[in-house]
Amino acid sequence: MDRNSISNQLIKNNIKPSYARIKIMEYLIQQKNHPNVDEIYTELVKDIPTLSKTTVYNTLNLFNEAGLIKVITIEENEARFDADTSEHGHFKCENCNKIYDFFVKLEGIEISGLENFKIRQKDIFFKGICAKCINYINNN
Amino acid sequence: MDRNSISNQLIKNNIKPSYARIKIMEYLIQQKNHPNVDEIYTELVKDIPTLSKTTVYNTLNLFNEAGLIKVITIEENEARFDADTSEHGHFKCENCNKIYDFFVKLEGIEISGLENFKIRQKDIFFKGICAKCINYINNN
DNA sequence: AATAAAAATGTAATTATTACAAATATGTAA
DNA sequence: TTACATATTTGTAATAATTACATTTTTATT
Repeated sequence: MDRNSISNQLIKNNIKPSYARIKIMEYLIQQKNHPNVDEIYTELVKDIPTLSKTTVYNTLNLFNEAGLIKVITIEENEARFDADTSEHGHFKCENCNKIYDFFVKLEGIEISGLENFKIRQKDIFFKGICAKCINYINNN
Repeated sequence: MDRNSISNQLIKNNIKPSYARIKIMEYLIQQKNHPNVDEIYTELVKDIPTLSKTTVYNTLNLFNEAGLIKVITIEENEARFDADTSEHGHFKCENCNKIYDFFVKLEGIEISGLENFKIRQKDIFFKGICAKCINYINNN
Protein backbone atom coordinates (compact mmCIF):
# COMPACT_ATOMS: atom_id res chain seq x y z
CA MET A 1 0.00 0.00 0.00
CA ASP A 2 1.64 3.24 -1.14
CA ARG A 3 1.13 6.69 0.31
CA ASN A 4 -1.52 7.57 -2.19
CA SER A 5 -3.74 4.66 -1.30
CA ILE A 6 -3.15 5.27 2.40
CA SER A 7 -4.23 8.84 1.82
CA ASN A 8 -7.35 7.67 0.03
CA GLN A 9 -8.16 5.19 2.77
CA LEU A 10 -7.96 7.96 5.37
CA ILE A 11 -10.14 10.30 3.30
CA LYS A 12 -12.70 7.53 2.91
CA ASN A 13 -12.88 7.42 6.72
CA ASN A 14 -13.21 11.18 7.11
CA ILE A 15 -9.68 11.57 8.35
CA LYS A 16 -7.63 14.31 6.74
CA PRO A 17 -4.44 12.76 5.38
CA SER A 18 -1.83 14.89 7.11
CA TYR A 19 1.83 14.01 6.75
CA ALA A 20 2.11 12.60 10.28
CA ARG A 21 -1.02 10.49 9.86
CA ILE A 22 0.15 9.02 6.59
CA LYS A 23 3.57 8.24 8.02
CA ILE A 24 2.12 6.57 11.11
CA MET A 25 -0.24 4.45 9.06
CA GLU A 26 2.52 3.65 6.59
CA TYR A 27 4.76 2.52 9.44
CA LEU A 28 2.07 0.25 10.85
CA ILE A 29 1.37 -1.28 7.45
CA GLN A 30 4.99 -1.79 6.46
CA GLN A 31 6.46 -2.96 9.72
CA LYS A 32 3.69 -5.30 10.92
CA ASN A 33 5.66 -5.52 14.16
CA HIS A 34 2.87 -4.56 16.57
CA PRO A 35 4.77 -1.54 17.89
CA ASN A 36 3.97 0.38 21.02
CA VAL A 37 3.68 4.16 21.05
CA ASP A 38 7.30 4.63 21.96
CA GLU A 39 8.56 2.53 19.08
CA ILE A 40 6.40 4.40 16.58
CA TYR A 41 7.53 7.73 17.96
CA THR A 42 11.22 6.84 18.12
CA GLU A 43 11.24 5.56 14.57
CA LEU A 44 9.23 8.35 12.98
CA VAL A 45 10.84 11.24 14.78
CA LYS A 46 13.90 10.50 12.64
CA ASP A 47 11.92 11.57 9.58
CA ILE A 48 9.71 14.12 11.29
CA PRO A 49 11.88 15.93 13.83
CA THR A 50 8.98 18.02 15.11
CA LEU A 51 6.80 14.98 15.83
CA SER A 52 5.41 14.80 19.33
CA LYS A 53 4.28 11.75 21.24
CA THR A 54 0.90 13.35 21.79
CA THR A 55 0.41 13.39 18.04
CA VAL A 56 1.16 9.68 17.92
CA TYR A 57 -1.43 9.05 20.64
CA ASN A 58 -3.99 11.31 18.98
CA THR A 59 -3.49 9.68 15.62
CA LEU A 60 -3.67 6.13 16.90
CA ASN A 61 -6.85 6.91 18.82
CA LEU A 62 -8.31 8.44 15.69
CA PHE A 63 -7.41 5.38 13.62
CA ASN A 64 -8.78 3.07 16.27
CA GLU A 65 -12.11 4.87 16.50
CA ALA A 66 -12.39 4.69 12.73
CA GLY A 67 -11.71 0.96 12.87
CA LEU A 68 -8.59 1.27 10.75
CA ILE A 69 -6.33 -0.36 13.30
CA LYS A 70 -6.64 -2.69 16.27
CA VAL A 71 -5.30 -2.09 19.75
CA ILE A 72 -3.55 -5.14 21.13
CA THR A 73 -3.75 -5.37 24.93
CA ILE A 74 -1.81 -8.59 25.24
CA GLU A 75 0.77 -6.88 27.46
CA GLU A 76 -0.22 -5.79 30.91
CA ASN A 77 1.46 -2.40 30.85
CA GLU A 78 1.18 -0.95 27.37
CA ALA A 79 -0.89 -0.94 24.22
CA ARG A 80 0.39 -2.20 20.90
CA PHE A 81 -1.05 -1.47 17.50
CA ASP A 82 -1.86 -3.44 14.38
CA ALA A 83 -2.98 -2.16 11.00
CA ASP A 84 -4.11 -5.64 10.02
CA THR A 85 -7.77 -5.66 11.02
CA SER A 86 -8.52 -9.01 9.48
CA GLU A 87 -9.34 -11.91 11.76
CA HIS A 88 -6.20 -13.29 13.33
CA GLY A 89 -4.76 -14.10 16.73
CA HIS A 90 -1.73 -12.78 18.56
CA PHE A 91 0.84 -14.87 20.38
CA LYS A 92 3.28 -13.33 22.84
CA CYS A 93 6.49 -15.20 23.56
CA GLU A 94 7.18 -14.79 27.25
CA ASN A 95 10.86 -15.43 26.63
CA CYS A 96 11.74 -13.02 23.80
CA ASN A 97 8.60 -10.86 24.11
CA LYS A 98 8.00 -10.94 20.37
CA ILE A 99 4.39 -10.86 19.24
CA TYR A 100 3.46 -13.24 16.46
CA ASP A 101 0.38 -13.27 14.27
CA PHE A 102 -1.35 -16.55 13.74
CA PHE A 103 -4.25 -17.75 11.66
CA VAL A 104 -7.36 -18.67 13.56
CA LYS A 105 -10.75 -19.56 12.17
CA LEU A 106 -13.40 -18.34 14.55
CA GLU A 107 -16.28 -19.03 12.22
CA GLY A 108 -18.23 -21.97 13.53
CA ILE A 109 -16.62 -21.82 16.93
CA GLU A 110 -18.76 -23.16 19.76
CA ILE A 111 -19.84 -20.32 22.06
CA SER A 112 -22.64 -19.80 24.52
CA GLY A 113 -23.57 -17.09 26.94
CA LEU A 114 -23.62 -14.24 24.46
CA GLU A 115 -27.10 -14.72 23.08
CA ASN A 116 -28.52 -11.39 21.86
CA PHE A 117 -25.18 -9.69 22.46
CA LYS A 118 -23.75 -7.52 19.71
CA ILE A 119 -20.14 -8.55 19.19
CA ARG A 120 -18.05 -5.78 17.67
CA GLN A 121 -14.54 -7.06 18.20
CA LYS A 122 -12.88 -10.39 18.82
CA ASP A 123 -9.41 -10.61 20.31
CA ILE A 124 -7.51 -13.86 20.64
CA PHE A 125 -4.36 -13.62 22.74
CA PHE A 126 -2.15 -16.63 23.39
CA LYS A 127 0.99 -16.65 25.48
CA GLY A 128 3.83 -19.08 25.85
CA ILE A 129 7.21 -19.81 24.31
CA CYS A 130 7.84 -19.47 20.59
CA ALA A 131 9.52 -22.18 18.52
CA LYS A 132 12.75 -20.20 18.18
CA CYS A 133 13.10 -19.81 21.92
CA ILE A 134 12.24 -23.45 22.59
CA ASN A 135 14.93 -24.43 20.12
CA TYR A 136 17.45 -22.08 21.65
CA ILE A 137 16.67 -23.22 25.19
CA ASN A 138 16.97 -26.88 24.19
CA ASN A 139 20.39 -26.34 22.63
CA ASN A 140 21.91 -24.37 25.48
CA MET B 1 -15.01 -22.95 48.64
CA ASP B 2 -14.63 -22.13 52.33
CA ARG B 3 -11.62 -20.57 54.00
CA ASN B 4 -10.18 -23.89 54.96
CA SER B 5 -10.06 -25.20 51.43
CA ILE B 6 -8.71 -21.88 50.19
CA SER B 7 -6.00 -22.20 52.80
CA ASN B 8 -5.21 -25.72 51.65
CA GLN B 9 -5.13 -24.63 48.03
CA LEU B 10 -2.59 -21.93 48.87
CA ILE B 11 -0.43 -24.32 50.87
CA LYS B 12 -0.47 -26.77 48.00
CA ASN B 13 1.03 -24.01 45.86
CA ASN B 14 3.71 -23.08 48.38
CA ILE B 15 1.94 -19.90 49.39
CA LYS B 16 1.56 -19.28 53.10
CA PRO B 17 -2.11 -18.72 53.85
CA SER B 18 -1.99 -15.36 55.57
CA TYR B 19 -5.23 -13.61 56.49
CA ALA B 20 -4.95 -11.06 53.68
CA ARG B 21 -4.20 -13.72 51.09
CA ILE B 22 -7.14 -15.85 52.12
CA LYS B 23 -9.48 -12.86 52.09
CA ILE B 24 -8.31 -11.74 48.66
CA MET B 25 -8.72 -15.20 47.20
CA GLU B 26 -12.08 -15.58 48.93
CA TYR B 27 -13.23 -12.30 47.44
CA LEU B 28 -12.22 -13.34 43.94
CA ILE B 29 -13.95 -16.71 44.27
CA GLN B 30 -17.15 -15.38 45.78
CA GLN B 31 -17.66 -12.25 43.73
CA LYS B 32 -16.70 -13.53 40.28
CA ASN B 33 -16.98 -9.91 39.16
CA HIS B 34 -13.54 -9.54 37.55
CA PRO B 35 -12.53 -6.73 39.90
CA ASN B 36 -9.62 -4.39 39.42
CA VAL B 37 -7.11 -3.72 42.19
CA ASP B 38 -9.00 -0.72 43.45
CA GLU B 39 -12.26 -2.63 43.84
CA ILE B 40 -10.57 -5.43 45.74
CA TYR B 41 -8.80 -2.97 48.00
CA THR B 42 -11.85 -0.80 48.65
CA GLU B 43 -14.00 -3.78 49.53
CA LEU B 44 -11.50 -5.62 51.73
CA VAL B 45 -10.18 -2.60 53.61
CA LYS B 46 -13.58 -2.56 55.32
CA ASP B 47 -12.69 -5.87 56.96
CA ILE B 48 -8.94 -5.34 57.19
CA PRO B 49 -8.40 -1.68 58.07
CA THR B 50 -4.63 -1.98 57.88
CA LEU B 51 -4.69 -3.42 54.37
CA SER B 52 -2.49 -1.65 51.87
CA LYS B 53 -2.83 -1.53 48.12
CA THR B 54 0.70 -2.83 47.76
CA THR B 55 -0.36 -5.99 49.55
CA VAL B 56 -3.17 -6.42 47.08
CA TYR B 57 -0.73 -6.05 44.19
CA ASN B 58 1.81 -8.39 45.82
CA THR B 59 -0.81 -11.01 46.51
CA LEU B 60 -2.36 -10.91 43.06
CA ASN B 61 1.07 -11.22 41.44
CA LEU B 62 1.83 -14.16 43.69
CA PHE B 63 -1.44 -15.87 42.79
CA ASN B 64 -0.89 -15.19 39.12
CA GLU B 65 2.61 -16.64 39.10
CA ALA B 66 1.29 -19.73 40.83
CA GLY B 67 -1.41 -20.02 38.17
CA LEU B 68 -4.21 -19.68 40.71
CA ILE B 69 -5.81 -16.71 38.98
CA LYS B 70 -5.89 -15.14 35.55
CA VAL B 71 -5.13 -11.54 34.70
CA ILE B 72 -7.67 -10.09 32.30
CA THR B 73 -6.23 -7.36 30.07
CA ILE B 74 -9.42 -6.66 28.17
CA GLU B 75 -9.33 -3.03 29.29
CA GLU B 76 -6.67 -0.75 27.94
CA ASN B 77 -5.79 0.96 31.20
CA GLU B 78 -6.06 -1.53 34.03
CA ALA B 79 -5.81 -5.20 34.90
CA ARG B 80 -8.74 -7.23 36.17
CA PHE B 81 -8.58 -10.54 37.95
CA ASP B 82 -10.40 -13.84 37.76
CA ALA B 83 -10.11 -16.83 40.09
CA ASP B 84 -11.82 -19.01 37.51
CA THR B 85 -8.89 -20.47 35.57
CA SER B 86 -11.01 -22.84 33.53
CA GLU B 87 -11.32 -22.22 29.81
CA HIS B 88 -13.76 -19.41 29.12
CA GLY B 89 -13.96 -16.13 27.28
CA HIS B 90 -14.58 -12.60 28.49
CA PHE B 91 -16.93 -10.11 26.93
CA LYS B 92 -16.76 -6.42 27.75
CA CYS B 93 -19.85 -4.32 27.17
CA GLU B 94 -18.67 -0.98 25.83
CA ASN B 95 -21.87 0.63 27.07
CA CYS B 96 -22.09 -0.47 30.72
CA ASN B 97 -18.46 -1.67 31.01
CA LYS B 98 -19.54 -4.92 32.66
CA ILE B 99 -17.39 -7.95 31.94
CA TYR B 100 -19.27 -11.17 31.21
CA ASP B 101 -17.97 -14.70 31.16
CA PHE B 102 -18.97 -16.87 28.26
CA PHE B 103 -18.47 -20.47 27.33
CA VAL B 104 -16.13 -21.14 24.45
CA LYS B 105 -14.84 -24.44 23.20
CA LEU B 106 -11.32 -23.98 21.88
CA GLU B 107 -10.63 -27.64 21.46
CA GLY B 108 -10.57 -28.48 17.77
CA ILE B 109 -10.32 -24.85 16.74
CA GLU B 110 -8.55 -24.29 13.44
CA ILE B 111 -5.20 -22.58 13.99
CA SER B 112 -1.99 -22.28 12.05
CA GLY B 113 1.24 -20.41 12.50
CA LEU B 114 2.05 -21.73 15.96
CA GLU B 115 3.66 -25.00 14.97
CA ASN B 116 6.21 -26.05 17.61
CA PHE B 117 5.15 -23.21 19.87
CA LYS B 118 4.41 -23.98 23.51
CA ILE B 119 1.08 -22.40 24.37
CA ARG B 120 0.73 -21.68 28.06
CA GLN B 121 -2.28 -19.42 28.16
CA LYS B 122 -5.22 -18.65 25.93
CA ASP B 123 -7.23 -15.46 26.30
CA ILE B 124 -10.40 -14.76 24.37
CA PHE B 125 -11.65 -11.20 24.66
CA PHE B 126 -14.76 -10.01 22.87
CA LYS B 127 -16.16 -6.50 22.96
CA GLY B 128 -19.50 -5.03 21.99
CA ILE B 129 -22.88 -4.30 23.53
CA CYS B 130 -24.53 -6.69 25.97
CA ALA B 131 -28.14 -7.84 25.62
CA LYS B 132 -29.30 -5.70 28.53
CA CYS B 133 -27.88 -2.54 27.03
CA ILE B 134 -29.24 -3.34 23.56
CA ASN B 135 -32.65 -3.81 25.12
CA TYR B 136 -32.39 -0.60 27.08
CA ILE B 137 -31.18 1.38 24.07
CA ASN B 138 -34.01 0.01 21.90
CA ASN B 139 -36.65 1.03 24.43
CA ASN B 140 -35.40 4.56 25.02
C1' DA C 1 -2.85 38.04 1.81
C1' DA C 2 -6.41 37.30 5.26
C1' DT C 3 -8.96 34.22 7.71
C1' DA C 4 -11.04 30.12 9.72
C1' DA C 5 -10.55 25.43 10.76
C1' DA C 6 -7.81 21.52 11.65
C1' DA C 7 -3.63 19.41 13.21
C1' DA C 8 0.41 19.24 15.92
C1' DT C 9 2.99 20.45 19.86
C1' DG C 10 4.61 20.78 24.72
C1' DT C 11 3.71 20.75 29.31
C1' DA C 12 1.31 19.30 33.13
C1' DA C 13 -1.86 16.16 35.22
C1' DT C 14 -3.63 11.58 35.97
C1' DT C 15 -3.37 6.92 37.08
C1' DA C 16 -1.87 2.04 37.34
C1' DT C 17 1.90 -0.32 38.83
C1' DT C 18 6.41 -1.31 40.89
C1' DA C 19 10.55 -0.58 43.94
C1' DC C 20 12.13 -0.50 48.24
C1' DA C 21 13.02 0.14 52.97
C1' DA C 22 10.87 -0.01 57.44
C1' DA C 23 7.58 -2.11 60.46
C1' DT C 24 4.91 -5.94 61.82
C1' DA C 25 3.67 -10.65 62.33
C1' DT C 26 4.78 -15.53 62.38
C1' DG C 27 7.01 -19.83 63.43
C1' DT C 28 10.70 -22.35 65.57
C1' DA C 29 14.40 -23.57 68.73
C1' DA C 30 16.32 -23.02 73.11
C1' DT D 1 8.10 -18.08 77.40
C1' DT D 2 11.72 -15.70 75.08
C1' DA D 3 14.87 -14.86 71.41
C1' DC D 4 15.65 -15.03 66.85
C1' DA D 5 15.22 -15.67 61.88
C1' DT D 6 12.09 -15.40 58.23
C1' DA D 7 8.09 -14.01 55.83
C1' DT D 8 4.51 -10.68 55.28
C1' DT D 9 2.65 -6.24 55.23
C1' DT D 10 2.88 -1.45 54.99
C1' DG D 11 3.71 3.31 53.30
C1' DT D 12 6.09 6.26 50.53
C1' DA D 13 8.36 7.36 46.55
C1' DA D 14 9.49 6.33 41.83
C1' DT D 15 8.17 4.84 37.18
C1' DA D 16 5.76 4.87 33.10
C1' DA D 17 1.70 4.94 29.97
C1' DT D 18 -1.82 7.83 28.78
C1' DT D 19 -4.74 11.92 28.64
C1' DA D 20 -6.06 16.93 29.21
C1' DC D 21 -5.51 21.15 27.55
C1' DA D 22 -3.86 25.51 26.02
C1' DT D 23 -0.75 27.28 22.55
C1' DT D 24 1.38 27.18 18.14
C1' DT D 25 1.65 25.74 13.53
C1' DT D 26 -0.18 24.18 9.34
C1' DT D 27 -3.63 23.82 5.85
C1' DA D 28 -7.32 25.11 2.89
C1' DT D 29 -10.39 28.65 1.20
C1' DT D 30 -11.86 33.11 -0.02
